[in-house]
Amino acid sequence: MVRDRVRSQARLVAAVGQVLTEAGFKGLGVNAVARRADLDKVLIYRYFGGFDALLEAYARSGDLWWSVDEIVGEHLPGPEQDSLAAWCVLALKRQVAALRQRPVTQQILAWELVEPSPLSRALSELREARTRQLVGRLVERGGGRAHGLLPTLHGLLGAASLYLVLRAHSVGQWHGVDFTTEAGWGRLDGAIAALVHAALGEPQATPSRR
Amino acid sequence: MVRDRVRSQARLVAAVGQVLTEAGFKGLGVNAVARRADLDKVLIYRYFGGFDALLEAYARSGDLWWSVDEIVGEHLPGPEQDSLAAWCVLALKRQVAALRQRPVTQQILAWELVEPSPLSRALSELREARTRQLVGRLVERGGGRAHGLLPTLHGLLGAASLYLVLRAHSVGQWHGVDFTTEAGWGRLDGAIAALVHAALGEPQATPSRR
DNA sequence: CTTGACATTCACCTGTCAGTGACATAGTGC
DNA sequence: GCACTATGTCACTGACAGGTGAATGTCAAG
Repeated sequence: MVRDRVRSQARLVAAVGQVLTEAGFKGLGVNAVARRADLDKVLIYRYFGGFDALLEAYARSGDLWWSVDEIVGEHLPGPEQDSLAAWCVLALKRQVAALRQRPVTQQILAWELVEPSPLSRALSELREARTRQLVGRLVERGGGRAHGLLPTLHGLLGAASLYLVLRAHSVGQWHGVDFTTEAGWGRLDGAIAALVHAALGEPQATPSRR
Repeated sequence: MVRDRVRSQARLVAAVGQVLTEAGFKGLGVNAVARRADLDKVLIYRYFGGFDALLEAYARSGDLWWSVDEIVGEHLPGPEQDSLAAWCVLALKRQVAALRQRPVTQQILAWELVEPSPLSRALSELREARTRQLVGRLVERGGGRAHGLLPTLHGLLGAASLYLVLRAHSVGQWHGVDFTTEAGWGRLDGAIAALVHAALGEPQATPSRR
C-alpha cells in the first residue's frame, strides 16, 4: 500500500477522464471512477468533499476546450492572407478538428443536453469567453474589415458542425451524408467553405460545392 | 379492477410519452412507465415482450416527426411566392417551431447522442425520408429552379437550429444569445433569413441582420 | 520503541433497477 | 354451479448505485 495523498488525488482526477472516454457520461459515477483508479471511493469524499467537486477538479485540470491560437494561430499560406472568408473557413474547419480529437469534450457536450453537470458549466464558461476572443481575432486577421454576417455565420455554422461531430458516434447519418467516413467530413468542409464564401460575397478560390 | 387488455396496452404506450416529457430519457425505465400507467410492470413483458418492444410501439404510435405539409404546406403570401430563398427560410423557421412543440422528440434527439435506442432508430428513419421529400418540395415551390447550395444550406442550418433547440432547455446560451427568451428565437430567425438570402444570392425583402 | 496522525480499506446501509415465479381475481363457455 | 383462460397483483431475487462509520495499515516524530 503506497501512502501518497497527492498521487491518489491525481489518480482519481485522471480516472474521471478515463471513465468518460471508455464508458461515457452514462457510466460515470463514484464507483466506476474509484474502480478505475484502483482506490476506494471513500477517498473521493475525503479528498474532494464529494463527486461534484471531483468533477470540478477534473474540469480545471483538463484540456477541455481549445485556445484561440489553436484555431487561428498561424498565418494562412498563399494570396488569401487577408480574406475574411478564408479565415472564417479555416477557423470553422479547425474547430471541427479540435473537437473531434477531444472525446471527453464531446461526451460532456452531449450529456449537457440531457442534464447539466458541474463539468458542463465549467465548459460553458470557457467556450463563451474563447468564442468572443475568436470572433474578434477573425476580424483582425481578415484585414480589420468587419462584416455584419460574420458572427451569425460563425455562430450558426459552428453550432451545425458541433452537432454533426456529436452525432457521428451514435447515428452518423445526416441528410444522406455519412459522417463515419473521412469522405463525409470532407463534404462538411466543402459545404462550410461554399456557404461562407457565398454569404460573405467573396468568390471562392477553389470552388467545392457539395 | 378493470380487465381490458387493449386499454392497458394503450395506457402503457401513453405512459412512455408522459415519462419522457416529465422526467426525460434519464428517468425512462420499466418501473417508471408502469408506475405512471398505474399498472404492474409485468404487463410490459407479457403484452410487449420487453421494454424495447414497448418503445417501438410508442414510436409507431406517436407524432414524433412532422410531415412535409406541416413545413411547406400552405402558399406563401405576397410577391415572394416563387422565391427559393423565401421558401427555404420559411421551411427552416417552421422546422424550428415544429421541433420546439415536440418535447418528446427533443428528448429522444438529445439522448441519441449519448446512447442510441429503438426510439432514436425509428426517428432517424422518419427524419431521413421526410428530409428528402422536403428538399424536393422546396425546389418545386421555388419555381423549379434548383440551386447547388440548397441542400447544403438546408442541411447545415437545419443542424444548427436543431442543436440550438436541444440546448435551450439545459444551457440556453450560445454565442451571447439567450435562447430561453422569445427574443433569442427571433434573432435565430433573423440570422437564418440573412444567411439564406446572402448565400442564395437573392436580396432580402425585409433585411434583418442580427 | 511508542505514539499518534493520516492514508487506505472493509463492511454495511438504503434505495432503485430489470426481470421472474406464484398467486388472486374477473369474465366466459359449458 | 363449474372449470378454464386471461388479466392483473404481489413478493421476491440479484445487481448496482451513492453514501457512511469503523477498522486496518503505514509512516514519522518524539
